Amino acid sequence: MTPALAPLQRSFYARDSLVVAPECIGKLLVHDAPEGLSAGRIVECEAYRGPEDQAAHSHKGRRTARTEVMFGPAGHAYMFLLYGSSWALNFVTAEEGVPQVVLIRAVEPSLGEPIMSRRREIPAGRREISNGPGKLCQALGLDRRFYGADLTVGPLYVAEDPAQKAPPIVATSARINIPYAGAWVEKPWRFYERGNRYVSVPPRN
DNA sequence: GAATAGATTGTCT
DNA sequence: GACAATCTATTCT
Repeated sequence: MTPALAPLQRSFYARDSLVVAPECIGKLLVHDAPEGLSAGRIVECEAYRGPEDQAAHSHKGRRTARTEVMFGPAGHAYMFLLYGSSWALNFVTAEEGVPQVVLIRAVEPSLGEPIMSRRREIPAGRREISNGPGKLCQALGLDRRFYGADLTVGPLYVAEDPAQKAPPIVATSARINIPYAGAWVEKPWRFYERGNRYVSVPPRN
């Protein structure tokens, strides 16, 4: 049976990324693709805060063809290519003109796991299916075609998880793989669900 | 499980 | 021409 899934509205995204990011944990990231519907619970994400944040592509208000969508209204997808072969998904947040985003780093397969397994070409049930920014994009079939996609109308969107019983336990840590970001490296702007095995880099306690 | 190295391509200088 | 918000295979323990 397919639960009712409704895209979150733009008001969810149109706030500071430090507010939006922790609230993303436990939500469903849904892709209603031609080959079938697939969705994952968001278990890890990071906030990037525009001009002041040296780790952000929009640092110092940098505005190019690639970063352009970050300057637009919230609730759109910012896709970018990493290291030649991996795509990463971000949600544009904050008000128009403020280039903030939330990077989705990991999801836990929820619906359509067989479809994800096929796209990744690895067996279902393994954490490698979606425990990283590039991996989850491949699992959900996301690439540059979704650059600038409107998350409030689909086919790519975020929804409340109808199966969720209790709020997830959200923990924070420093962000991953941004050694060039100076003082911003230490900011506890990564958010993840404590204990979830799909979190990409489990911190030691 | 942890550490290491090599791959690979769009974007910007 | 250099770099990058990573992934994968390989080689240890």
